[in-house]
Amino acid sequence: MDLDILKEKFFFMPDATRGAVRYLTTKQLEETGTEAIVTNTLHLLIHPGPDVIHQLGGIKKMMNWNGIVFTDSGGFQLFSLLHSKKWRGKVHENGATFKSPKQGNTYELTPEISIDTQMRIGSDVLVTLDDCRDTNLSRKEAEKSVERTLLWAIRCKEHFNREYGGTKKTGKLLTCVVQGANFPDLRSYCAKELVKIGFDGYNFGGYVVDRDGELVVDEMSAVIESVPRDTIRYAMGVGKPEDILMAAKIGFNLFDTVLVTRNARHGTVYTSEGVLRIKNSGMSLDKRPIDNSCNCECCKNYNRAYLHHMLKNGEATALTLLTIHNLTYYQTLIKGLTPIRP
RNA sequence: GCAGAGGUGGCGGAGCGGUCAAACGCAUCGGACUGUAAAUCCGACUCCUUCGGGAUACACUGGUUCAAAUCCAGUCCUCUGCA
Repeated sequence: MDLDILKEKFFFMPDATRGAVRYLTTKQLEETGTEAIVTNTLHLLIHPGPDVIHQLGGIKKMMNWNGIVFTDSGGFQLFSLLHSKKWRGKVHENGATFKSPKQGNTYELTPEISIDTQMRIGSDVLVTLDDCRDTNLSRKEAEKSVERTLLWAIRCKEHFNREYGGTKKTGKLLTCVVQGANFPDLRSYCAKELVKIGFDGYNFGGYVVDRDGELVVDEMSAVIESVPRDTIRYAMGVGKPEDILMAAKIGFNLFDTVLVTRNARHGTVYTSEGVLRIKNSGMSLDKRPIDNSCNCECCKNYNRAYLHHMLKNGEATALTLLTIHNLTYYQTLIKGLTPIRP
């Protein structure tokens, strides 16, 4: 598999957190023009677990997916689930210890375990475990998060090389995450230190929008200015269509966000004329397709009124069709971007 | 016909003298969602408002009381037993 295209082209990766893009079959996923997906290390570590995935031949075989698979390291989940106290556990110098809320068993996620898990999942592109924190972080806390992220990145890389023989032997790529909260100089410092260690890609981590929902352009620019151009530059969690356009302009080439699929499920769809809310009463007799200029299965066969009716009445088919549409919209948007690199 | 139970906002259903424009569901109408605990969550939902309030409201009509969705009487309806 030629993974180097990930350093050249623009990609939008839908999130298949637990090894499935919600409400889509793999065939439907392919038909949206999707070439790469992101799965999640922490979710898959707990269910079904790395050993089961390994015994089943890896996530690609399980999904019957021939495209590219990214594995997110689990750093973001440690932040969003543990810091917010939704799960019980804590982050420490060595990684994190936490309990799964369902069975209550204790899990460890260290940089090494994250890499091992990603390997067992059968990922193409791995991500180093990072210490993701809140956006409005004090300078001191942000510095700590950067130091820890750097330390973990080194451990991940060493483990990947020592245990598996690195990219040379596995053919897999290893990317890292740049932290530094709201401080562009810290972002820049973190990126430069990571470049010294050397990775195939530099991912923008943390929160990508501020409290007003505005893309953190300065921080993103600081990172791009500090990393080589012939690498993966993945803006994690970006974003709204306009945010992707902006991030691409800044220099990022890889994107993912849950907005595409979640908004579809919640009835917010993207069109060439702006956002449309399918649940709104105005849709009840609207015989037009969601987007006239879209060729997806949803737009070719069904009108807004029918989708409105299904969504209002809990028919899961609507969730599938709207997800197909939104994802197709994103993939079309991405394919329309022109490479800015010389 | 006799006996019993009851009539509350679009619907179901709390409340049983003041803190009730009325809990809680559902429906309806908006909005949010950015490395997914999310087919979720938040708000509005009698009318008017210069957002401080104001005016009508708990089948209907009277009455008791400083005060009634809540107590009393009558009227009209509904349901359940027995004939």
